[in-house]
Amino acid sequence: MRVTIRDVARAAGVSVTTVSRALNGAADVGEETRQRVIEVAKQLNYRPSHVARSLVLRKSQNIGLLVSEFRKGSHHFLYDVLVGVHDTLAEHGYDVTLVSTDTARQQLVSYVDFCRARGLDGVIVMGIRLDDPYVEEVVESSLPSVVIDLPLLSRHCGYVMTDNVNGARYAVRHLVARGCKRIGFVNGAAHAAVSRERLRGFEEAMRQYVGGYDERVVVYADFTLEGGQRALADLLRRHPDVDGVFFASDLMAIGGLQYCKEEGIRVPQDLAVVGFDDIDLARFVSPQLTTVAQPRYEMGCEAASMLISMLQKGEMPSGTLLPPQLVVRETA
Amino acid sequence: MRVTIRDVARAAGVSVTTVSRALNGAADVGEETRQRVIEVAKQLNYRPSHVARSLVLRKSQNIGLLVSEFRKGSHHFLYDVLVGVHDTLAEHGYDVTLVSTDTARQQLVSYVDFCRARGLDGVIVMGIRLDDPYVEEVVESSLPSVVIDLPLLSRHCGYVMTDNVNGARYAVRHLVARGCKRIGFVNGAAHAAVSRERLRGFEEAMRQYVGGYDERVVVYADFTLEGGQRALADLLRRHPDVDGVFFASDLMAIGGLQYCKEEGIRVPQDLAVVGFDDIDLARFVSPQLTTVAQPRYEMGCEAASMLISMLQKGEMPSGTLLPPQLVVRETA
DNA sequence: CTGTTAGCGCTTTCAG
DNA sequence: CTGAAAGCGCTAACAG
Repeated sequence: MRVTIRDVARAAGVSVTTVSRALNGAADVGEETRQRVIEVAKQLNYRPSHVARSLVLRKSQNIGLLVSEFRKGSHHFLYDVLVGVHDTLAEHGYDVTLVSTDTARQQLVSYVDFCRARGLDGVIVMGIRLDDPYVEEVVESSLPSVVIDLPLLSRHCGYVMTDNVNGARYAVRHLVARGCKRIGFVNGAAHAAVSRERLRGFEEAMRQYVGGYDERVVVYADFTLEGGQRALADLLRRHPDVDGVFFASDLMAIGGLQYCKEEGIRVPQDLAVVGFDDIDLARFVSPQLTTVAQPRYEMGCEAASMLISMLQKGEMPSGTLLPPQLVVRETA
Repeated sequence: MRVTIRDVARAAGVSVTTVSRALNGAADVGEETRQRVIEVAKQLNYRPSHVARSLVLRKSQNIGLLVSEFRKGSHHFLYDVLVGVHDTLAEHGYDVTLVSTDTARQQLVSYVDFCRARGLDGVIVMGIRLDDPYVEEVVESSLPSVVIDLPLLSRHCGYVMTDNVNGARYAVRHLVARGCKRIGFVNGAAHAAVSRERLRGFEEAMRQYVGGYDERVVVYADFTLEGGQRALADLLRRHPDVDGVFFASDLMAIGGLQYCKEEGIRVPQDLAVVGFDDIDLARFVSPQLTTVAQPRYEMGCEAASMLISMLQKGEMPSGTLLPPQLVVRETA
């Protein structure tokens, strides 16, 4: 920071207070003075120091983006959300600082302390699991936060998720409409909140559209391709009559597709497949994957908007569900 | 920030100066005093304010990650780099602030001013183009910076790239070894620095391995799938004898593959295809794409390391080339 | 309408 | 070895 507010004050022949007021649009400044100050500031290419301002105002206009599982190759879901968060926050004059839970953990500090030390005004949390010790902290802390994909609601903590229940319903309904008689479900990790909701949607839809829910056709995997592959093998071994499967993630569904290819199972003729997420890959695998799309970018935007409302208007946090959308391609 | 250095000082019965020294490992503090201070600080759960420290030290331990083209769906290259940058920086105690060129542009401020206002210690730039007006600023500014995928070198600006020349050479050599007689090249956007280098590699390799370079088999597209599709159609129309094609990006190569499928061209029998990047998709398209892999994560790490060396040891910036690697799959 | 005065929380001379 | 004092750049009472 070369040129400071004092330089401007000196050059304009006024006090620093006046410069501050003029530049920040305070009402009590003479119009001619204001113009002069603005002119001089521009001339000098003056940029107020965010750091100094943060110190005195006690807010930094800086939001933390806390990511667990922030690692190579995990972009399928994270990236678009991140862009949405960034875009919305930037639009409102906030900066975004990347924070990974690993970093905080390594330094053995609580995530709240970590954010407080940096003077972050709020946090958006993504990729965190139900059983993560940070969950409790996030909920109880008074640091304004919005969580993505985990229904945590408290005085200072809101959340944004896809409507997973309905997403799962759409999948089942579509499978039924296609004529599937016996529908299986490959769910994701049990400790993920989204898995519970997708299971609920699956169960409800089965009761409604098929007239009954049989938990034996539900099997669990870990959201990965290999997991999906194994899970499907397992499911079909135990229930060879299954003619339609709903996977709780596209990656798992693609794993399932690979299994089908190896085993000579024709998709969708022998087995109809529906995924969840609509990642890029979905359009490129063959046959193309029918799936339930999540509005990833919009989730990021929504999370950011909510946090901004909390920060600026003191609004209460809330739980927001965004609508998923069935994208019909070739596998079902 | 609730508890400040004064609280610690008071509780420990010493001055703030002493607390500061004790906590920062200064030599001239009595050992017992230091222990007491540390103990009290822990008791009070004291966290020094980064903001206050930044103000007085005139450095923020915060690095900007300047991204142009920071938008939905552009993750194929960016994400892993970003993770690499974050990991390395975090490891060395730096925070990462996301900055998109759009944001700066909207506010009509130069990128340097933008970073200075935020007190950023340095910047890592990615996704910027040769003809971007910011390029000049980056090179001339005294703000330490490292650019990814653009060879900009100056007193305060270094760069990290894949060795694109050799990457292209590997592709051509492989195509030749497979028996291709007439090799075409679908290059990326001309304003991208990487395109120039890949072209050079292509040219050199053709002269070396084939004994001649014919610029008529070089066609340009824009790195996108659709672009690659059109470019290949164009290339084959004009040169039906082409039996091997090197694409400057996987996305374009995949577009080319789609064109082949539509036209009934068998890959690799009728036409061998090699891409560049090794994005996730490469393994999933059918036939699987043979490609030149870029070490994306490592590029991010390397860029971060270079910046840290500049910042901490005052080292001169440099140009670093990272080795690409040919990944042979099914298309060539 | 404008300037003076006090800090925000921290580090750092400079004296003891 | 320790503390008092000054100040990083900015804003906000409080007086004029």
